[in-house]
Amino acid sequence: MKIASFNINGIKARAPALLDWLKEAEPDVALLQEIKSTDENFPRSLFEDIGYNVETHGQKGFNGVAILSKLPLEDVRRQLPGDPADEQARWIEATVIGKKALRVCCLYLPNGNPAPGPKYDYKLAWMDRLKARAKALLQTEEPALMAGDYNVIPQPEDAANPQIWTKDALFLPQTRKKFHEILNLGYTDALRAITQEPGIYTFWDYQAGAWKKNNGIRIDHFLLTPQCADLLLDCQIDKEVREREKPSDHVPIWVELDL
DNA sequence: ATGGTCGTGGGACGA
Repeated sequence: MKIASFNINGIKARAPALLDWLKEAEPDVALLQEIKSTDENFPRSLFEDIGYNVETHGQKGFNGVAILSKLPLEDVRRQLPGDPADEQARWIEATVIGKKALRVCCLYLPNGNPAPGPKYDYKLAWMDRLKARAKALLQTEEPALMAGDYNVIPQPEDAANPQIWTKDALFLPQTRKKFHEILNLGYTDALRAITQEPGIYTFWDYQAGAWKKNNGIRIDHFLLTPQCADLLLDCQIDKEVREREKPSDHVPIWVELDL
């Protein structure tokens, strides 16, 4: 089973490129972030017409996440638990019904800039809630994964120029510490289970020729529970997507599981 | 050295 994660940066602008990529990459499940659309305005029939079940959790203008799945989805839950007052659409999870059930969580972790400030406080609080959900997910002892745009650069080798990120919310010590606390609960960073190679990125800013200069960062991640990590066959990034017409500033990352 | 690019929605803000 192939499961992909892709921050599409707006469904309206990205629908053609997303359809092209889905048709050639053929993921069984695609976890989307930054749909920037309400549930009503999401063009679900575009994806239903090519065989996907569609579950969205959107809001007007910003954020928004969605799950596309060729296999049936059950027990869909929206919103990360832990703060009923949080109105930002950044989390959706569901069970994919294949030969064996797989719980998939699709997340768009807050950017947190500028730091320090209220946006960074929100990011850290959100990461605390993520850690709590991650713990509960481990206790089910079922294969499960949490994937998406974490807005976290885990290590210096995950940035082309780590020095320019030292005061950025994506790379501050506190951010990295919380990310590693979640990993250390027992999760596997799927890409790092496949390769230790530096210089693998999932995001290049639109500005200042970042793509041309390969000034990228690795911020989109797949975290796997032990039962899911046991099924891991491969994890790759579809870098060539960034070169195309009207690209997102992120590229897809995917895992192949023995399921 | 400086400012630089997108997306949404139809202005200002988020990234």
